[in-house]
Amino acid sequence: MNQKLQNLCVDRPTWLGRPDCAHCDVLHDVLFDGLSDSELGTIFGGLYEPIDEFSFEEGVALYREGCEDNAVYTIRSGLVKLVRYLPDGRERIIRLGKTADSIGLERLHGRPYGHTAIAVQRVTACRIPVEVLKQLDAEHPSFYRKLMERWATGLFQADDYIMMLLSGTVKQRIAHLIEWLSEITDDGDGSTVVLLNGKNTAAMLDITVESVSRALADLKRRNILRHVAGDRYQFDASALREYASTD
Amino acid sequence: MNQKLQNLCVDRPTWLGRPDCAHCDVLHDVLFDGLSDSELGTIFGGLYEPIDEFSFEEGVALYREGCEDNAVYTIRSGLVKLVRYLPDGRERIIRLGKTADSIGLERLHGRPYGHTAIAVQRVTACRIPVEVLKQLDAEHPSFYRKLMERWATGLFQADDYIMMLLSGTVKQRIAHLIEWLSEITDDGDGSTVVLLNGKNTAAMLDITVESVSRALADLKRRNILRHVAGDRYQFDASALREYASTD
DNA sequence: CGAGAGGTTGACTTGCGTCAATGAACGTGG
DNA sequence: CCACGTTCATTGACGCAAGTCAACCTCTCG
Repeated sequence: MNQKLQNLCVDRPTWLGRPDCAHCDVLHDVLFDGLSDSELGTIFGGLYEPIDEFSFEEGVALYREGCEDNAVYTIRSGLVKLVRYLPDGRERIIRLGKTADSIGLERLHGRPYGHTAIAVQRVTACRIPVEVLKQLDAEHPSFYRKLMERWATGLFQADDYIMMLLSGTVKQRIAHLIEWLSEITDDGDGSTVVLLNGKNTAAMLDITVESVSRALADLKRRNILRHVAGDRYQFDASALREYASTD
Repeated sequence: MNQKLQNLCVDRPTWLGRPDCAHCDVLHDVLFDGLSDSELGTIFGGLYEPIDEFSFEEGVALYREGCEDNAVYTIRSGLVKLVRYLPDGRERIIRLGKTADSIGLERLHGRPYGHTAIAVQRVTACRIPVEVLKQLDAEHPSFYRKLMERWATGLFQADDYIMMLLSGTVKQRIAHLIEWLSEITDDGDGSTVVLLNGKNTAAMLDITVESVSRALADLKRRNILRHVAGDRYQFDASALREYASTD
C-alpha cells in the first residue's frame, strides 16, 4: 500500500493549528523549567517563524530519510517509529519516539533526516522550524544545551527498547512489547494496553505477522491476555513477567 | 573468563603518558579546526586536569555501565564495542566506536555510563576528564557544540552498523562485517582485513561462534577469503559483495 | 609433556519464516 | 439490506537456517 510512496515526501498530515507554546506542558516542563510564564510569552511572541501542530494518522510519515525539510518534531501524543529501509525493501526500526520525545534533531546540524519517521498510532506532534530553535538558542544560551540533553536522554532510552524488543524469542519479545506499551500508554490501571496492528507489531519486533498472531494466541490460551474491545487488551502483569522470563 | 568481572570497574589499562593534545590530529582536525597551533597551546597549557593516554588490550573495559567516573574517551586506534547485558548474562552490542570517535559523553550530562565499553582489538584512547571539557566549553563557546555534533555523527553512523550487521542471514552478516572492518582498518590496500576472534565476531553479529566458523569456512571454500597470517585475511571484494547480496 | 583456550566440524533439534487456505471485519454500490 | 471485494487476522503444514551438543584438532604456554 505504501511501498511506492516510501521514497517520496508527500504524506499530508492534518493541521491542528498554532499551539500555545508558552503554556505547553512539554516545552515548559522540559526545556524552560527555569523561566516564568511571562518570559516564555516574550520568547514565543518574538518568533518570526510559526510552530504548527499536526495530527498524523497511523502509517503516515512525519518526515523521510534523506529529506531536508527545516524542522524538528516534538511528539505530544502517540508513538513514532524511526526506520530505515534495507536494500531489499524491508524496513528496520532503528529507534522509537514516544510522548515528549523530540525527533529529527539531526537537522540542527544540517544533516539530512537520518531515518523515516512513521506514526505507529495516531500521533499529534509540533513541527518546530530549525530557525526557531536557532533564534531561541541565540537569545537563551542554555536552550541548545537542554535540547541536546533531552535528545541524548531519548537516545539512551531508545537503547533500552532495542535491547528489550529485539532480543530473545518471539514470545519474549511480544511479552516485553506488551509491558512496554502498557507503561507508555498508562491509563492509571497498570494492566491494560492498547496493542498495535499486526504489521506494526511485527515490524517493531522484527518478526512476521504470523508469529505475532501465534504468540498472542498462546497468551490468550494461557489466560495471560484477554481481549477487551477494539485494540484494548487486559493482561495479568505478574504472569506476563513470569512468561517472559521462562519461555 | 570475565563473566564474574562484568559488574566491577577494575580493569587496568596501560598508561601511555600525557599526550600532546595541541598537536593531536583527532582533536585538531575535528574539534579545533578554526584555531591556530599557538591558540591550542594556550588552551591546553591552562588545563588544571591532565589528559592521559592509555592502551587497552582486547577484552578490557574502558568503562562499565552504571559507573560514574568523570571522564569521556576519544579513541585513537582500534575498535570498541559498547554493550549491555541481558538478564541472562548474554551481552548485546548497542553501538560501536572506531578511531576518532568519542564515547561516554553521557557523563557530560551527569548521567552514568549507559553501556560497558570493551576493546575488541587493542585500543589506544585518551581519557579526557569531564572537568577539562567544561573548562574548554566555558572558554570556547563553540566547543561544546562541535563535540555534540561529533557525538551525533557517531551515533548516526552507528545506526548504519547496526543496520548492516544485525540484518539478514549469518552469511550476509559476516560478509558485511568483513567489508566494514576492511574500511575502518584500511591499510591502503582495499582487499585486506584484520578479523576479530570468534567470540567477538559472534557477539557483534549476535550469532554463535560455530556459525561464525562455518560461515568463514564457506567463504574460504569459495575462494572469496584467504588466510594470510595471524588474524590478517585477504578477500575478493567484488565476489564478497555478490555473495552478500545473493545468499 | 600435559593442560587449557580457541577454533573446526558433524549430527541433531527447533524456532520461526514461508506458503497457502480460511475466517472475520469493514466499506461500497446496487 | 444483502452481495461482493478488500484488507487484516488466524491457523495449519512444511522446510530450513541456525542454535545446541559433543567430539576433535591446533596452538600456546608453563
